[in-house]
Amino acid sequence: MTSEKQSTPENNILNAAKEIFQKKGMAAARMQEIADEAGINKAMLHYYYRSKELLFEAVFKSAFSMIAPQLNEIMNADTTIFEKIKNFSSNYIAFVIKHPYLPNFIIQELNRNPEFVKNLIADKNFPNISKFKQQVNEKVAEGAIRSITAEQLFINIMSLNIFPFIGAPLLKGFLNFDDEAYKKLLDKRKTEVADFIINAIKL
Amino acid sequence: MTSEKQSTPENNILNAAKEIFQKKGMAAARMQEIADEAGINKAMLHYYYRSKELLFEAVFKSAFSMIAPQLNEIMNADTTIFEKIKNFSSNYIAFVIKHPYLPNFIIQELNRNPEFVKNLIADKNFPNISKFKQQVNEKVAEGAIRSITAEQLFINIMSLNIFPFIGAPLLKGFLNFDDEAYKKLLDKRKTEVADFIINAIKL
DNA sequence: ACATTTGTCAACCATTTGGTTAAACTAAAT
DNA sequence: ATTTAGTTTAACCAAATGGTTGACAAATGT
Repeated sequence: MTSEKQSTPENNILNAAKEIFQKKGMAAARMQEIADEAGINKAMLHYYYRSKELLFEAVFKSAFSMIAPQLNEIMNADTTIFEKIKNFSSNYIAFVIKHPYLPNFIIQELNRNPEFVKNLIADKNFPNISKFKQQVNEKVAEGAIRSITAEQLFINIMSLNIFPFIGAPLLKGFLNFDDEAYKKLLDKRKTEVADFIINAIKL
Repeated sequence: MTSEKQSTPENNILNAAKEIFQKKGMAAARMQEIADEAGINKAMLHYYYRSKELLFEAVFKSAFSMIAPQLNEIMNADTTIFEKIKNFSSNYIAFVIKHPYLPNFIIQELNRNPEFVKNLIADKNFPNISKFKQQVNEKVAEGAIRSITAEQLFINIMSLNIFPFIGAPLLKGFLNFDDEAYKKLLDKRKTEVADFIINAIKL
């Protein structure tokens, strides 16, 4: 309710810019297109955000800040590894179904400019997986789960959750699925991914 | 030996274009930069490949044809599911370590233009996973592996193998790994990924 | 009421970019 | 030696693009 984003010009522009940048990427996005989307003059963009580069940075940081805290919260919660895997998978997939361009946008632009990640790490909310790492190491030492490094497990969790969205066009082609069928398949993954991972490490 | 690519002007241009397009993407790539990379005049690009669009298509198809047959061959081989998973994981990871920009390039451009995948499907060598599907369904029916649809398993295999490359900048950041450490981790995945998947479905 | 700041716009500008052209060079064929 | 076909280049062009300007309106403060 009160947490609704206000409709200031800055916000209006930012939302329009998100739309265009996330759909097309930095290089292919046009300032005129963003202005049209926002329903304002092109000069306004420069009035509020000096340059395309700065507008892009604002969009990128805003996008990243939508994902990072979620990851952080779940990974540092006071829950078991299995619960973390379940929570992350269902939350993340539900979230991305609503924001389908987000993961590809972030991955794509980080590949374009890998040093940009340093910029993000400085941020307070940058995800920290030390608690998760510690938990995994403990459970492995106890013999409660199969031997695996926390890093490999973490990569597996991220891969299984994120790639089906980023690789959607390719996977749809391979599987010969239309949009509708693929969407159903993704929805099932909210629980299937966690089951798969847990089966892989459970003894 | 005799299979070495000839050094025709077309080939020279194509290699230069691959380099630039794969690093920067269609929109950010500049014809002048490709010409410089190829050590020729910009007009030559248009002489041999009429337009940027056509040059890009040539690069894309060439890139895709480097990956597709591999997938096809392994998935339709006369081997067990477990062997297919092992072969694909080790082969694919070894291959992509040598061509790090390839998967991201393909994924990115297919997201930019999803209809393009139809173009690829028409090709004879487009991957066909029907044999793999049939094998999985049989094994599940026999009770030899855990219940899972072939499609979900296929997506899991692809995700675990491809995403660590595409998401490298992000994952390096999350894990706080430098290039060297991350490379070692990827190398270990040549076997670890298959083990993980097999553990997940084995009964 | 007046002045000052802030917001908005159409027109404009400099540069970049994909693409073209016409002339020059090369090497084999006649 | 001359023709012919293919190859290469510098110079050029029109369109697109990020960004600026100066005039004007709408708030805002005094």
